[in-house]
Amino acid sequence: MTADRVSARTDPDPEAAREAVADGTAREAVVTVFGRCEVEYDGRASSYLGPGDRLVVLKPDGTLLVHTEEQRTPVNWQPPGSEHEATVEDDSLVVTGVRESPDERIVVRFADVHQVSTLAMADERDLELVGTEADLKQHLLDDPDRIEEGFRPLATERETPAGAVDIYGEDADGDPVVVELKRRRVGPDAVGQLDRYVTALDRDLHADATVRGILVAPSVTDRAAALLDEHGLSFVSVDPAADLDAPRAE
Amino acid sequence: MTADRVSARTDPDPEAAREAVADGTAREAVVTVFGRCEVEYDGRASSYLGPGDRLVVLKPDGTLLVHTEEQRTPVNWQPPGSEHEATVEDDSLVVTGVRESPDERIVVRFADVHQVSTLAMADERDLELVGTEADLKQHLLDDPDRIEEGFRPLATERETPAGAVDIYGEDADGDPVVVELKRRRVGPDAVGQLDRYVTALDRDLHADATVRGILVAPSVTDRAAALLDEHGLSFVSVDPAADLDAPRAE
DNA sequence: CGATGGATATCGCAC
DNA sequence: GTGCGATGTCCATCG
Repeated sequence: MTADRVSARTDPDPEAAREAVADGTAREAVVTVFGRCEVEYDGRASSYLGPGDRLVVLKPDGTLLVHTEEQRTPVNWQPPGSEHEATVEDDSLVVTGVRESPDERIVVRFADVHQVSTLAMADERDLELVGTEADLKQHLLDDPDRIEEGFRPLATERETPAGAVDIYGEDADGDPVVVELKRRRVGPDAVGQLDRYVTALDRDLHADATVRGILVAPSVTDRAAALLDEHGLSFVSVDPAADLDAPRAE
Repeated sequence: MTADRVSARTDPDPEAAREAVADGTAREAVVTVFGRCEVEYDGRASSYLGPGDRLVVLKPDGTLLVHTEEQRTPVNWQPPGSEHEATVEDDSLVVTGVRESPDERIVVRFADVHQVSTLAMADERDLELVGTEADLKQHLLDDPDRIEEGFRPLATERETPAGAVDIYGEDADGDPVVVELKRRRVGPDAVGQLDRYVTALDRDLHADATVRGILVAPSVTDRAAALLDEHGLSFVSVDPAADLDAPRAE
């Protein structure tokens, strides 16, 4: 039934492994190679990984992953857009991934191939993700009083010389307000971001009014709180989990 | 020879698949499951991924990856430290990954399992990576004139109320200098970082001398350059590739 | 193509 | 455990 979708070979000799990889690649399948290998990488940085057992995944979009038995992040990789090639050198399977811009190359040399599989995938479903900063923004626009009593949003992604502001609006007194949103606890970087926007907008609007800055996030670190104070910026706490559990705005 | 290291089953029924996954997990092997599945995730955010073919990887450290035929980043995942479980519900294989702190859960429900493999890995080799910011720092400490004629480094990771400074030293006039390093082209964020250090150190040393700030990187964006100017900070260009190609300092 | 900033970022280190 | 910053970050969006 699914035999044409999957092919698996255990302990292939190098030439058989090369053929399986080349076949799978040509058929736009995902190819996995499990075996003992060394990995060399050269590009934005350079690396060498000595011999060990790893799982190598080749995707038809040019992605190449080298996974060890630990970590979420691959120990070596090539991003989408690379060209894969499988050859036999010195009686060893060698898988190469090359891309340009930036110029990068990864070479995986197998001392032993324990398994090669080719997996023909059909997948057109997109991920539906909830709880991002964009979702938080929408909830706050639906109920601006959560930011501040009387706050009126006027624009999102408003452009300033320092970049785009998450939410731009006016407070109860009609003074301009810049709101920077974060979906999780923030450190000094977010304060710097907000301060850049406030400073830029202050200059843009010149002396019409003083621009206020509000950082909206679940919480802030001590250092961030000190920086907020130093720059005369405000902080408003929001619980993003509340929006996750109760997406309806009453 | 390596038959005990690899086990592969094609088109297993749900119970056989569950057993294979449970077996591999118990033996601390890496387990791959290829099949048509739905994925639900709930934790820091929430997501739903409709039916499609994906490659699921379970690592003995608790990592769980769900890969589609595209992208370097898994469409869904669980970081190391999760607990894996395989069950059969409604005649379907269900793989669950749960972790605490943060409280997160991923559920992969298979409509069809095309292949299950268990891969016993032996890997004690660490990655040797060259071309990081730490490498760049070492090269600059070996030849401080690359930063500025007469610059003398006094400390690395010097602590300030705003965080640790990459390189702290004195210029030819004996005035204090803060150096912030980046291994690639930088934007406004790095300028903010440098400015926080300079401001904090200026305050710390009070009126003894004016602290200078130097951003050392391959290049800067226009916005970053404007910010540097605005804050009276300097920029020095370095080519990290030069260090990569010629690690010997002349 | 570069610039900018988000991410379920992950990861390592210092406290 | 939290805080902080680097990452071969990756990635989408927008100009």
